[in-house]
Amino acid sequence: MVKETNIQTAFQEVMAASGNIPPKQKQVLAASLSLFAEKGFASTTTKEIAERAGVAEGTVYRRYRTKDELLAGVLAPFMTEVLPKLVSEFAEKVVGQTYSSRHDLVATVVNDRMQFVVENQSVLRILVTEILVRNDLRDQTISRMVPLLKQNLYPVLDHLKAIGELVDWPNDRIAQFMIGTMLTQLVRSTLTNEEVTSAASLIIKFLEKGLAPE
Amino acid sequence: MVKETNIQTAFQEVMAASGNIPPKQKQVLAASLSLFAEKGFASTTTKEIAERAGVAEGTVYRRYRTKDELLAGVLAPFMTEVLPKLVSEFAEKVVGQTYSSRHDLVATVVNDRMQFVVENQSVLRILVTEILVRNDLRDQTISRMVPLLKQNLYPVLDHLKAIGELVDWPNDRIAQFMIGTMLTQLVRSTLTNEEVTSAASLIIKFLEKGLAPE
DNA sequence: CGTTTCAGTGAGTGAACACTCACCTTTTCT
DNA sequence: AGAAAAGGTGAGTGTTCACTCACTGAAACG
Repeated sequence: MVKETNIQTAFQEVMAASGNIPPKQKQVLAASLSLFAEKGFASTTTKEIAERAGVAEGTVYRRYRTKDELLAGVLAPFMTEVLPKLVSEFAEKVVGQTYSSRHDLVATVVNDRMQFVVENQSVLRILVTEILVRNDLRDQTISRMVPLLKQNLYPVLDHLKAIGELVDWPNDRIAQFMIGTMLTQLVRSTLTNEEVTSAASLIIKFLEKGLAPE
Repeated sequence: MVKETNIQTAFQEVMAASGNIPPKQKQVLAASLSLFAEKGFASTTTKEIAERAGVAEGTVYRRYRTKDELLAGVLAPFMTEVLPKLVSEFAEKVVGQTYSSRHDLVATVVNDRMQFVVENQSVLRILVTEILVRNDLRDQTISRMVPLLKQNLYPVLDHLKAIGELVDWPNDRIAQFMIGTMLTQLVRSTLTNEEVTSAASLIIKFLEKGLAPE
């Protein structure tokens, strides 16, 4: 199994990059992350965050001066570190291979990136929930994601199309079907507490058939 | 185009069934619906609801005694009227036909039920957002949906499997792929303001290929 | 017409919230 | 060691929130 870029390691990297972050501040970020994921941003109080982090309420406000900044602080490492690596690591992995068949593409995406989805469930849940409700966050996420996909995923898709391994649909649709099918599994396992990985093989088959040339 | 069961007509039916509901109460429900969809339940205030409905704040509390009851009042017609009809109408439509090919199944589901998704976007958005955050609503929705699917959709799937028109996977997976692919389109059009219907034909092709027998 | 019933009103209320600040403790620097 | 800086504290503050209630106006009934 490959070393994965997840939110925990990303937090540490970001923390290291921006000087030493004291342990209580990390506890605040971790507590915010878990509470936002459980109850949503709006219905989490700063008092609850302080309690779960085991600090005083004033400590919550030392680094981030508002609750909104705290949300940004929770999402920032994910947006700046995790998301770009998510896409670029994948591209390297697929492009670097000598093969390049549709099956390899799909299997790599599903096995590898679903692992990522599982490891980052909490942040993804916050992101999805807040995107539905906050226009600024929605636009910001889109403007980060789209170029990443265009640079990293689309060339791979074009290559596979050229050698007749992939159906000739617009790249954004193909990406939509792949991402959507995986996110569906995230939603399902959130609802039913099912193991995500148990569904991987069927998801691979489904995508492989659905994206075969006509 | 078939007569669709959407949230507006459902509201009216529910209102008619439970006696005459005064116009200002309808305005309160409508204002709540739109505000919850826009900003989420937790960050909508009762003052805002009153303003958009053009009533005094006290009026908001005449029929529903708490804000939570108001949310339930908004979702109830959808859960009790719209959702059951969504599934059963579809089953009648497919089962009632003489054909029964995979293409007909998929085309019917996508064209017909996506129309439903579009018409009920607001409620669906509230439902999705709140399900991620409220365990009670999540369990309630699941316990309503699962039997509906089992009774209406699964027999159709079994039939198609028997005549070799559908891949032999568990019914819940097939349902997951169908529903998931359509909801993905809802999410996408929410993010990009794209017309939902413009994607229908590709979605049909994708599902038809992905769900073909191996 | 008097009485009852009900929808609607909006100023008011206690609780809970995000946020502050004067003070204390620990670490860092010389 | 002493001073300065930074981290941490929790009672306190002003505001906003969900919710209430005494009241008004209008319709329904005999």
